[in-house]
Amino acid sequence: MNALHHCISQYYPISLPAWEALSKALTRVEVPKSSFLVKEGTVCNKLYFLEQGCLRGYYNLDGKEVTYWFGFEHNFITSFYSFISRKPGIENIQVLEDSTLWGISAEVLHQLFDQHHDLERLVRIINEQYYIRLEERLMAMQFKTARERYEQLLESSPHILQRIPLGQIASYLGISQETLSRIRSQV
Amino acid sequence: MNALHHCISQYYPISLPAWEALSKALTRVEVPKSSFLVKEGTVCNKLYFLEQGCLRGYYNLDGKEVTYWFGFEHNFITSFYSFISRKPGIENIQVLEDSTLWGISAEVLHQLFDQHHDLERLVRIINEQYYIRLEERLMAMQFKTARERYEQLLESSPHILQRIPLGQIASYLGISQETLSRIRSQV
DNA sequence: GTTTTCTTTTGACAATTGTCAAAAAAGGAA
DNA sequence: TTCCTTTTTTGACAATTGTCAAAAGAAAAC
Repeated sequence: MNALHHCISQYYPISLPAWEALSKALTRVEVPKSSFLVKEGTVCNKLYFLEQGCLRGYYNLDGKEVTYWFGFEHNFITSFYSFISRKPGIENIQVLEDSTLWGISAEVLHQLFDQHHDLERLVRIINEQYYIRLEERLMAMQFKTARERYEQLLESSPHILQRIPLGQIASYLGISQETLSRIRSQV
Repeated sequence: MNALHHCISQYYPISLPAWEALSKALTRVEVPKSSFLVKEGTVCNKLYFLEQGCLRGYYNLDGKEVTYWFGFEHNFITSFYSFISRKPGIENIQVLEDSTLWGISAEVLHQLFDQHHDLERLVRIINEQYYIRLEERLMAMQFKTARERYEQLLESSPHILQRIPLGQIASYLGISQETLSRIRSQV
């Protein structure tokens, strides 16, 4: 739980009462490798903080698994579309390494928002930071070659390459596994 | 201003005092075609609501203008990275048609957040909706062909094609103008 | 240690998309 | 209208990336 508190304070330092209310509302979740935190076609009702481990979000398109994010230690995790819209999503969240998370339901979170303005501010700020990251990823996808995207990933997240199979990384970069393999051998 | 109120209420109905405070804080901005609302290298200090007109966000990469969003009536407009981080951005916001906007500075908005919790909630919710849109766009960019992205754009925003030069649309879709021209001639 | 399974690499070829250059078309200004 | 500028289309060719199939390598199970 300390990791969460530390992570939060880097975004926005909430008041003690807000932190106490939040920490009471959190549930510890442990999930084994290869299991699923969220399955497509269901409503994802929870927001998670990943304390330890590694996950990925993917969906099925034309019979292929399409990975569009990875989550590592100290990331916030949810099936965003589903969590926000309260509708079933197409996303699967799969556990890539045995993981420990802290979860809170949408209902409880919204109750806390009513009681603690600063908690809602925190979430607003976190959302904004995640938006900026997404924006950067979109730009890379829109205007950089496969090789450039790979090199950018190497720089920003070298740890991904040690922990994730190549096929999933290729999918995340929007290229085929074969192309990524060839790019790697030419660097 | 009515358009803004109506737009807001579709996201989250704020209280009357919050609306009054917000509407007092807004400045009307009129900008002529071809002018710039934001220039790269500067801090974008304002969040805008576009009442009438049309804008685009782009940046320069290797001597080329790279368009990554268009704004139309009833969209919220800002150079997001710069507005959030308070740092100079690389983005230019250019006016494509004579436009009318309502603007508010980051400072004033944050003051209003302190005074009106529901205003901050509104912005949180709007951010979340814009996040979802961005997510959809990233997915399209990552896993669809140029033709599919074009057809998707045709469906979701046919008005873009009437109002925006082809070269800018091609850039937005992440393809060359020649390719888009060829795709169009084959549909 | 051996087998089985999963992951990565390689080859051959096809499809997609980009680049450069020029022509055609459309839109505005005088 | 006529001229000028901007936008769009077309052609030829090159570069990038994808697909399919098979081989090689690594990891996990027995």
